[in-house]
Amino acid sequence: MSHDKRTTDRQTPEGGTRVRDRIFKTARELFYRQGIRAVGVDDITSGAGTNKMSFYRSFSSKDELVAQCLRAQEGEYWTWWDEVIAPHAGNPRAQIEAIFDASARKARDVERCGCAISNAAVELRDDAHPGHAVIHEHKMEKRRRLRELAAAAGARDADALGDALMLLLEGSAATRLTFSDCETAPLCNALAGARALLDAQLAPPRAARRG
Amino acid sequence: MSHDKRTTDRQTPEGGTRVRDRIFKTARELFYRQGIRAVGVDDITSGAGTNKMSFYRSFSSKDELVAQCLRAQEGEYWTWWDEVIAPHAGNPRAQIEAIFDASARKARDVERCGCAISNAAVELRDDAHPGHAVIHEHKMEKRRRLRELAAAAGARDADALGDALMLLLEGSAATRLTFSDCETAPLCNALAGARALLDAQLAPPRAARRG
DNA sequence: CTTCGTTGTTACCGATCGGTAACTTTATAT
DNA sequence: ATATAAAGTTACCGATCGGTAACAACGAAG
Repeated sequence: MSHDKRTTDRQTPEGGTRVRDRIFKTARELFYRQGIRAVGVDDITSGAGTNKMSFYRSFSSKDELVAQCLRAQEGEYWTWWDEVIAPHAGNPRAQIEAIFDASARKARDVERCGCAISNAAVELRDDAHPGHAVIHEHKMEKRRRLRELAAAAGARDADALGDALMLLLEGSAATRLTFSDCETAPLCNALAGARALLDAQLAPPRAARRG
Repeated sequence: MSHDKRTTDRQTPEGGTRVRDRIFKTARELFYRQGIRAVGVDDITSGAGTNKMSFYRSFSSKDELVAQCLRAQEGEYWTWWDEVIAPHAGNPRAQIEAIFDASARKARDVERCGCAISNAAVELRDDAHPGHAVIHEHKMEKRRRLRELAAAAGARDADALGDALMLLLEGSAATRLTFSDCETAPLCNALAGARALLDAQLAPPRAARRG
């Protein structure tokens, strides 16, 4: 029995020279830089050096491509997350600070456009969109992880701390679109804010540690 | 010159139940709920109970309407802001907390979709869009006001505190789209986070005064 | 060579998009 | 009554959208 053409478990001898992968990579780039609704399939295929028919041989619809892009984004994000916190295993506070530090460093890249998934949440308001579930699940997981780290760090109110940290991170991504000069952007103070929140929740109640 | 005119309907060139105002109001609602790019001028005009021609008699283009909606949104936002902080004049810390409190209360409304201007920043990536300047100016002003309040409150690092507060607020708006149940959303902990940040920056370095 | 799967090419579809022309209707002001 | 301005109506434009049909060219594997 033959396998489904659309799901390409087929292996190419030398990585991503396949049309599908070129389309996928181009789509993720264009969606991220210009927005999902601003990019048509013709833009994607011409950007990938192919044509529309080859697009629909690999993807059943644009919406499905968008959903797959979001899934890929989520996977890469958690990979990045795990790599960032790995060096500080056993030290939850250091892990949290590492996330903020790496996040700020990542935002330093030119033409950074915030969080692809948060941006998608703005553009894809219809619950029926196949990407909607990915967005929801990703943000829930991000919240869960931050609360978990806050608890592991010994926060007095782990849920509140985790949520506040999440707001700082999400706010950093959201403001990145408007404050293009990341050297002076508000997100430069996200790490300091996170440290202050950590201090407040981890220090003994009557002494304030500053750092 | 003035006869008995039935009090209202159509007289003032500015304001009233004119078609232009109905279109404007409908457009702001639809843009906010469904997104700017997701709403066409036909959706707006039919929602306003009129037709496309009347639209283009009042607005030169959809982009221009969008820009005017954003300008109106900005104006109303600062009006709201000033009203919220007015009762706490002379107490910058209370003013900041009032902003967070009122913001969370506002987000409690059903079908709230975050910040219209932040959402527009995601959808309108082209710098040439007439709404782009409004977005940029609004976020700059928001940052300036928060830093100003932080300074007035006596923060050790007013810019850092103002920025961190801004990230909390922007994060609250951004996450509002995904966490639809606002009773358990992360933004419920924004005020607590803001208070912790205020404590850290306003309290004497060796004592903690808030719980 | 002959399959067979992959890709390129061209042309096309219906729907929707933002935007306009021309005319009719309606209400008001004088 | 009549002039005038606002608004409704219908039809249309070119462009673009997501998506499809049919066929030709290509490369690898049997």
